[in-house]
Amino acid sequence: MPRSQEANHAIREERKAEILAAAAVVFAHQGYVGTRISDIADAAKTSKGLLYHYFTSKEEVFTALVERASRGVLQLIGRAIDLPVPPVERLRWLIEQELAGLGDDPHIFMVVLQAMMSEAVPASARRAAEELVAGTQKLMLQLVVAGQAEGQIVEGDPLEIATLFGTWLQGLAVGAAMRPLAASLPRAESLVRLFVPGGAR
Amino acid sequence: MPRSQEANHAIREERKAEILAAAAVVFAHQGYVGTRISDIADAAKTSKGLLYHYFTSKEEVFTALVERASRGVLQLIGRAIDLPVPPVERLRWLIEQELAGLGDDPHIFMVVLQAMMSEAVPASARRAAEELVAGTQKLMLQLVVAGQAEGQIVEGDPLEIATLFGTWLQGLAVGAAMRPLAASLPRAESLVRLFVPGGAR
Amino acid sequence: MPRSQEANHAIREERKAEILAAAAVVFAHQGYVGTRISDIADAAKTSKGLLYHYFTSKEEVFTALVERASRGVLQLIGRAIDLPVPPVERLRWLIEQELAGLGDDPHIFMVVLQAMMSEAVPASARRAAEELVAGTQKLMLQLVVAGQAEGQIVEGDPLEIATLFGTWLQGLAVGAAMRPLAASLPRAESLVRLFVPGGAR
Amino acid sequence: MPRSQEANHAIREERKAEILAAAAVVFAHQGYVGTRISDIADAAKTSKGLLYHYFTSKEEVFTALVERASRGVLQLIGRAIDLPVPPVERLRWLIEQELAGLGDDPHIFMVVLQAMMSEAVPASARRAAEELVAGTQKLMLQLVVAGQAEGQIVEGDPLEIATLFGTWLQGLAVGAAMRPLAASLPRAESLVRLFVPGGAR
DNA sequence: TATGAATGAGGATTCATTCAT
DNA sequence: AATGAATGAATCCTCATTCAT
Repeated sequence: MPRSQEANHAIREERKAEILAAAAVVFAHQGYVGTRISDIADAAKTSKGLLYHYFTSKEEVFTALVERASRGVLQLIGRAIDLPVPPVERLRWLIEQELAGLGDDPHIFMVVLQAMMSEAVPASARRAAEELVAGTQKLMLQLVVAGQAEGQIVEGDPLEIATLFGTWLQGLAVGAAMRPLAASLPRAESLVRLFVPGGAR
Repeated sequence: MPRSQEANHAIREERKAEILAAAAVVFAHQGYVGTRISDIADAAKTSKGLLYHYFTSKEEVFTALVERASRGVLQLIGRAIDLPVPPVERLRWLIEQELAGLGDDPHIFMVVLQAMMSEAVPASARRAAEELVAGTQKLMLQLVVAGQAEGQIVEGDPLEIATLFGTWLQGLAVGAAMRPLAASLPRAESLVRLFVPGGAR
Repeated sequence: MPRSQEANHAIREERKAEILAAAAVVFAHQGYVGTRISDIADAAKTSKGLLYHYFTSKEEVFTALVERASRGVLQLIGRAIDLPVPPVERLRWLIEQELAGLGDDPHIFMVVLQAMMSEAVPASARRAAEELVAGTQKLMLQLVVAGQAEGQIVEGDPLEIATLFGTWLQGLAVGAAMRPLAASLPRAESLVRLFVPGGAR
Repeated sequence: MPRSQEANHAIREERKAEILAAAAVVFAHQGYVGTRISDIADAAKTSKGLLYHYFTSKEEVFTALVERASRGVLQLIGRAIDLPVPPVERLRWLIEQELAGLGDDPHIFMVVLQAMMSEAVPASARRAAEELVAGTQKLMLQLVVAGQAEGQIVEGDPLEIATLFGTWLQGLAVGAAMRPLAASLPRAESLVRLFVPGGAR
């Protein structure tokens, strides 16, 4: 008797999730080109064959990770913007969420970073990463402008301030990739201070 | 005949430098694993065969780049420390130099970044990158402690502040990899402000 | 209970026949090596797993097809020889039957052709095909010799004439593979004429 | 000192020809899918790597063979048509040439046959084979019509007669693939007789 | 009987490196 | 010094076959 449809579906989804989780770790450490399919399969405790049962190629695995991350971050920023609290609180919440994400799963950040930085990744992944960058900038800009309007965020070119924030986050991701994580993550407060008037003293 | 020997040696070094410069660009864009020897040879307008007259392997080319960069940065920081000016001025000078370097040749930064971030690079390159990180931290620490002693640098754990600075630089390198550089490089002043008491206002 | 046993057996045979019919089409189009077990399963509207309940391997499926065809053709020629009519009428009947078979199911011919032509098929299938070739030649020879004895078939080396016939049939099978069949099948009469004295005018 | 341009070019062309010749034999015996790149490399006494130095893929090797053969046959028929002799002599010459070609190198015919018959070959090869079929038919038609006009070729639908000829040739190619060749090739005369009025007696 | 998840051996392709010229 | 032909180990991907359900 065959397995039921739902049982199969459940197995599929579970396996795909396992493979993606394992892939994120390996890609983060070894890069897209430097990662062998067998590395992923080993990390996910499956076989190469099964991996290809669920994904059509290494490209697809990588792209799936980047797209997932991209969607997640853009949603997060979207939610921050809609938060019914003062701008600076939205910023604080956003930073807290991002730092938490970085702490929970630093690998996915590294994967996105590669998609942004390297030409040796699937074109589809690059595209997803570019959308993320563009989207982030646009949403962050809104946040900064709103904050400045209420005098809660330092003055200056909003674009520059938004970029500043992005740069910092990228640096953090890199740092996180190199060190035992917990140790190097700053408190959200340290970052917030950089953006509120008179914050650093 | 010694003349010719020297001349030969000079030519040889010049050629190696050309190859390294070309390699930095390609490695920066495609990563260590994603770069073919033939890519480097093409970029340097030589043949694969000739490249192997100058370097024994792809590993050696990559490692040479990282070591050269590492030596350069450590020297720079060393010079900053020895500068006969107040601590904050040393910091400012250092930041200016680093930003200038980033602007002049962003590729070498990218290469170092990879050596720090990826496990899929030659062990010798990783070692060089780790020395750079450790050395930077140590020297920066001296600078911060001296600055704090004179009240010119914000209070707080010196290690944290030094790390903050490193993080920023890494983020900048990443940003530089993604964007036309000029646009995204901040003025040195913006960075300095973050470290001097009451800087951000 | 024997009833059920028989019923089961009948169902089984029916299912096997369905699978073989589907397999013939796919093998004909894509060749032995180029056909996946899953292609056959899809064409037969079953699952790979079930297919393996009926056949132990891809080899077995292919060989079964060739053996079945081989048996069929040899029987056909045998019946032609035993036909109580003049030799040329036996030849005509045989050609009509073969052309009809080619029209009804061109795929099995293609499969046999592959078994004869390619080394990349199971040895058992090659053997069956070779038996078919040898058997056909032997039986055709009898037919030709008998026809010549009665002056109803053109003179000349009987072996050459028998081979001529075989060659033609192979060419037809190839042609059938390439074109909408009906268009390219000649009338039996056209072939017969080639073998009776004064046939082509 | 590097090899001279011409020397390199000569080496290239020679190697390519060797590889193609070897590939024709292997493809003929094992089919496109059934042939491993290493089979070709072994037969050509080179390495897999070198093969990929000259051809980008297995597809390209196969297609090169089919295109070359296609061009050759179409030229041959073209020359037959332009021959300043009576139609039947042109036909005889053509048949002699084709049989000679089949005798000299039967493998290339088999390769073309596969390109025509199988769906499991590169699309580019199929296209070349289709052009060959269409071109042959067109040119043969001219020949037959001219021959009929002078009463030197049997009456009847010219298309049918042209097809008949093609079918025969295909059958011969198949036969040639299966047997020691010399033995099974008919004399040109035997084929010509089939097409001239009163030929078979 | 029926399904499709799971495995791994096999085959196409790439590329660092060597070497004859 | 200079070139690119030549090699083969390493890696992606496919698919026959097995097996739990």
